[in-house]
Amino acid sequence: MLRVSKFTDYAVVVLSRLEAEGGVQTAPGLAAGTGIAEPTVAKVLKMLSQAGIVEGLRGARGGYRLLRPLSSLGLSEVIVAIDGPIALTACVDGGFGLCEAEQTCPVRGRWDPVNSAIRGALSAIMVSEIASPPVPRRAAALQPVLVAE
Amino acid sequence: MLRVSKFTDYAVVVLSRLEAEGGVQTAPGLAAGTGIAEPTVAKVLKMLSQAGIVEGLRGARGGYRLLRPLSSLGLSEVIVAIDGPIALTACVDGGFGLCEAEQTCPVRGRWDPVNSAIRGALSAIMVSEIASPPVPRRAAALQPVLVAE
DNA sequence: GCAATCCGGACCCATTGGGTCCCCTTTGAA
DNA sequence: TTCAAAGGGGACCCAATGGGTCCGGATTGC
Repeated sequence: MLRVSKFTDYAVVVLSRLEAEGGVQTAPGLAAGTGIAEPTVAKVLKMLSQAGIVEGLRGARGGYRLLRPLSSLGLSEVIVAIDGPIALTACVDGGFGLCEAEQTCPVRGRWDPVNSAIRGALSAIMVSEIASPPVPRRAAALQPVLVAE
Repeated sequence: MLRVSKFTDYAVVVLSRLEAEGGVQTAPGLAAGTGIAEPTVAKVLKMLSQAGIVEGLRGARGGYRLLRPLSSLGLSEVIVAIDGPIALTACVDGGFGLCEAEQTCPVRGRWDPVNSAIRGALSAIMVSEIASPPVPRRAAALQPVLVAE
């Protein structure tokens, strides 16, 4: 279905909120502000901090802080941070030995141009283009995620 | 993970085989030729025929026939035929009432540019660019499917 | 009339995404 | 010095659904 995990969507919502509020925000605070369950928000923030998109500040008065403005943050970076590498097929970028039918598989490695195309399309889109506009409101649970035509 | 279902991959393999052989091919024949389980091949062909990509001929001496050369068949058509509409998020293209938090969801409908971008990228790629090159060999079972960076 | 073949649906199972909970570590403030 | 607030990391469970199989019915050439 060419779907993106809900977490990616959550990440955009959380990042949007983070930028709208500015400064350091706590996970519970962001959860309350977005309507997303707190443990889920914490999970998303953890992944984003590991990817270097936000910074986690520990201890009392801690929280999370944006490291880059959303206008310079490519959507593909968020997707990679949350969902892992963008790869439409398993046999991608030299995945030798993974396909048990290497010899006979006629499409082996041929999805690369597709992956490149999608990568390019996603890299060109900044998170700020998707995140909530000037008027930051409260967010809530979202549904699944796909790419449709 | 931004993955595409295995069926889409199978479809490309089957279509490739169909064009390589030319004329009318039976589902069992294509299954044998590709190494994919016969019921699975039948399922894929059924979906492709519903989408108008191939034509099913019933009765004895029946089989499936390509309606268009792969060089003019966009990859997005195959994906739509197999996996359904390309939509990264549930709240897409006016999915009113689906999101229980319409009022408060800050990213509602904002994934549209992303969907458009991906649609465009996929439409520009023809199946013939992915399908096996001049040298058609036997195909076999494939693994999952993703889009990576 | 028989056999080959597509058509359509129902059905089942394994994978995994989505979500929750718990405990440890860190650190500012009283 | 102590305590509480907050992040860090992992284990765990449940449900959705993709992947695959099987069956009976309809159609058509021999």
